[in-house]
Amino acid sequence: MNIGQTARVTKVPAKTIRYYEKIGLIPAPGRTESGYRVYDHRAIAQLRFVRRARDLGFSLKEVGELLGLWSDEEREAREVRALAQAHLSSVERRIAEFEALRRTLVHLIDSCEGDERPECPILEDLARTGPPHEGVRR
Amino acid sequence: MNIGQTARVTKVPAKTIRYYEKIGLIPAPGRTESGYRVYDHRAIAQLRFVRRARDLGFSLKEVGELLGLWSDEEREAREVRALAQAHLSSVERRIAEFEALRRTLVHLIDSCEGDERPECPILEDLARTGPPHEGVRR
DNA sequence: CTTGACCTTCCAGCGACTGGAAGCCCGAGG
DNA sequence: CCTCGGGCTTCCAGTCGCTGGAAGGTCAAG
Repeated sequence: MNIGQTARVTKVPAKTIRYYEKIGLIPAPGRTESGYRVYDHRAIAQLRFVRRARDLGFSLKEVGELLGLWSDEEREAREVRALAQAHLSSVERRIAEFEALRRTLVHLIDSCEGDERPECPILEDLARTGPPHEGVRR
Repeated sequence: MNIGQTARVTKVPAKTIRYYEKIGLIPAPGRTESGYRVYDHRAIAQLRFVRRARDLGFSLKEVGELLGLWSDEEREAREVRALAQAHLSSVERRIAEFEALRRTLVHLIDSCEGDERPECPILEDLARTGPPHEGVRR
């Protein structure tokens, strides 16, 4: 499997595969005479694993940890669960923040109904000096 | 008002204020003899506006557009609302994605109850070759 | 006069890619 | 055999929104 085919089957872009290799997330694969990367079943499974974990929102650092646990003979369910649990908490926090943000936006939009008014409550609200209703801090 | 005081009242870090100036989001302020930046009421109101819009999750590009509308004499409520509406849609899309992700994570964690099992369903699921349940694509 | 907090500039790096340039390689068609 | 298009290689730069740090100038209090 060269990198293009691998990219197709794993749905990880070739550029990204090379990037993962460069940062040491995945091991460097074998090469052909002419220098092409060659991926085996194990490498492909690993890339699929990475792709899926990324889809679930794990950071590359977390993916690295998961990969370690995954390939570790003595892997501990506890550790994996702890990682997933921590991730779930942060996802739930983000959902709550987005919900608050959504409410604020809906409120703003509702208060700006008339199309032709020269003053828009959204801008006025944005310009307020007081504390914001609710928002997302990144 | 020098940059430090301005940072305190607007809650935008001094570093970030300089950055906003550098990328042209806000106009360059006046300077003292010795080169210190000096911010007036208008500049402070603008920074508060930016801060609030950022809190609401608008990108710097969007904030720039909003700032333009805000300072525009002929500002149109319609445009502002359209921007907010577009932003709301993307927020709602993200909420839906996160909800799906949350369900998947909860499911994975639930299926990994026993503490001492050597095989963790989370890792097995991550390694699956089939299509992912649901996920966040960024 | 010294201290220490503040200000200035510039450069570098984060995460997670992504785009592009320059150049080699491979298989198919003429 | 030659050419052509696509795929592969490397490396560098840019994205977004900051943030940290170094090196140095300024200001007000003690």
